[in-house]
Amino acid sequence: MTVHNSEIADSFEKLADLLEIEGANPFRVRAYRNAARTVRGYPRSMADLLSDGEDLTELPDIGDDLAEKIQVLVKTGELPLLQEVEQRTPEALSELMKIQGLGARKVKSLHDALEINSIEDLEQAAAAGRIRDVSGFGEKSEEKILRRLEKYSGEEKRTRLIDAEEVARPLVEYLKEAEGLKDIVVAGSYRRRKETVGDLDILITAKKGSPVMDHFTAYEDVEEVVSRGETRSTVYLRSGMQVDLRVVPQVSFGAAQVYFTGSKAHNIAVRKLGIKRGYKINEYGVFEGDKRVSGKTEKAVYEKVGLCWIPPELRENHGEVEAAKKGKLPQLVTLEDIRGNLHAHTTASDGHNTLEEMARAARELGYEYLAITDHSRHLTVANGLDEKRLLKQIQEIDKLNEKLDGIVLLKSSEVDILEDGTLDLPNSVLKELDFTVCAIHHKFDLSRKKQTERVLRAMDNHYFNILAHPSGRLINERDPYETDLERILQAVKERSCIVELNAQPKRLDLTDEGCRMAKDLEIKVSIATDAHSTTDLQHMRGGVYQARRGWLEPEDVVNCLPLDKLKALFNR
DNA sequence: GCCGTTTTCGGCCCGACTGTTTTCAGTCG
Repeated sequence: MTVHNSEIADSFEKLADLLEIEGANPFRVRAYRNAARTVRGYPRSMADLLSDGEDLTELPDIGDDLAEKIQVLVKTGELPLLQEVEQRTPEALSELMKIQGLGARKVKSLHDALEINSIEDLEQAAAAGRIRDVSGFGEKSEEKILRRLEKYSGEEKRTRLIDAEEVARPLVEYLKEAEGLKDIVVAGSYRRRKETVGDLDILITAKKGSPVMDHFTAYEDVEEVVSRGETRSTVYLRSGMQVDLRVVPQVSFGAAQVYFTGSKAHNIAVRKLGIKRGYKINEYGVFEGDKRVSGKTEKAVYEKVGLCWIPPELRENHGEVEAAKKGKLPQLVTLEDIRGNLHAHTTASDGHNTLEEMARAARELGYEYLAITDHSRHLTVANGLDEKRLLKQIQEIDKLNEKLDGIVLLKSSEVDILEDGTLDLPNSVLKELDFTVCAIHHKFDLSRKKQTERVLRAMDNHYFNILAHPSGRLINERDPYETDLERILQAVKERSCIVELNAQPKRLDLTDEGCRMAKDLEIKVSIATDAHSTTDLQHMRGGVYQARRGWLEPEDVVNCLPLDKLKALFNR
C-alpha cells in the first residue's frame, strides 16, 4: 500500500475542518492546513522521503508533531487523532464547509440547533424552511444554501487552462469597454499558467470601481452575482466558473498583481521578507508605517524586499524566492526559443493532415524541423504503421525533403512499448529512423513495479530515444499510470535518452514537478505537441508554459537546438 | 502546531463584503 501525498493532505485538511468546528485554537487549525499545502505540493512522496531516511521536519510548516503524524499515516494509512475527533464530531461536517458561505461557525450552529450532520440533512432542513430560524441565519442565507446545494456535486471542479482561456478571453475583451478602465490582467493560477485553474481572478485599475462593477455584473454570461462591492465582486458564469474581479487604483497595480497572482505560499514568503525590512505589504502597496513606499509595478515591489522580478510561473514558493535573492533565477525558456517539434502525426496513422501539409504548417511557425512520428503497428485503432508502411513513409519523407525549402522533416515513429518492454518494431527498421519516440498506449493498469520495469526494459534498446507522455494521464479524465518516475528519469539519464513534455492541453505530461526533476538530473526535455493536425502545432505554447513552471531553460530543452546539434545528439 | 538575524515563548495577515444585527460576526481569498 502506498499512501499518496494527496491522501495525507486530505487527512490534515479534514482534521483542520473538524477541529475548527470544535472551536480549537485557530492557529493550530491553520498549522494543519499549512502542512496539508506543503505535503500536497511537494514534488516527492512522503513515503519515498521516509524510506530514504530524510528528516521531514526540514519541510516548511512540518514540525516534530506533524512529522510523526505523517510517518504514522505512511505506515498505517491512518491518523489516530482524526479518528478520535471523528468520534466526537461527525466527519461529514467537514463536507458541509465546502458549501460556499458555510464556514466552521455556521456549520456548528446548524449542527447544534438542527442536528444537521450531512448534506442530505442540510437539504431537508433548507427545503423545510427550518434554517431561517437558527440564530445567525435568515431567509436570504436559507435561499442561498438551497441554490448552492443545487450545484453541489461533492467534487472540486478545476478547469483545464486552455478551457479557462476560452472563458477569459471574451470576458477580458468585454471588460475593456468599462468606463474608466486603465489596466486589466487575469491574475491567480491562470497567470501562473497552472495546468488547471479553480476560478478566474481578474484585476483592473480604474479611478472609480462602481462603473466597472456595473459593467462586469451586466456581462451576458453572468448567471449569479455572489457579491458586489466598490472594489471587489464575485460572480458565477453559466459555465459554473467563478470569477472574482478586483479594482484598485493605478498606484497599487504592481502590489495588487503580486497579491492576486499568488500563490498564497509565495506571497507569504515575500511578505515575510518585507516584515524583516520593516515593511507591510498588501494589495495596495508596500508600506513603511502609513506611508506607501512602493506598489506601482511588480518590479518595484520585489525590489523593495531585495528581489528581482519573479516570473509568475515560478511563484509557488518552491525555491524561487531564495533564487531571486541570490540573483540566480532561471532564464526560462520562451516560445521564441523553440526551433522545432519532435512529435507529430499524419494521415498515415491517426492524424488529419498529410506530410506536406504538416511540413508547411511547421514552416509557417518558423520551425527548422518537424519530426513525423506516426503510430506503430500495435496501435491498430490509430492505423499504426507496420515495418513495410514505415519504410515507404521514410522514402516519401526523403523525397519531400528534397522538394521543401526552409524546413526539414525528421523520420521518426511513435513506437509502442509492449507489455514485456520490447518495442513494437524491429531494430532493422528503427535504425533507418533519425530517432524514435516511444510510449505506452495499453496495459495502463500494471503494478507500479511492473510498469516501471516495462519502461526501463524498453530503454535498454539502443534505438530508444525519447520517452513520450511518461505518465499517460489525461487531465480531469484519466489518472496517470503507476510508475516510479524518479527511477525512470534516472534511467533516462544513464542511457542518454530524452524525456518528452507532451504539450497536448489534456496531457501536459511531464508535470511541472517532473520537469523540475528532469532539470535536477540534467536530462534534456523535448517539448512536443503530439500534433494530430496542423492547428495542433499551436499547442507548443501550453507546453512552454508548463516547462517554465518546471524551471526549464533553453539549454534544458532539446528542441531549442539547431538541427545539426540535435542530430549529433541522436548519434545515428 | 509551527517558528526563530527580536529564538524555546509568544506571536501567528488582514481587508472586503454579506447578512443579520443594532454595531458586528462570519466567510472568503
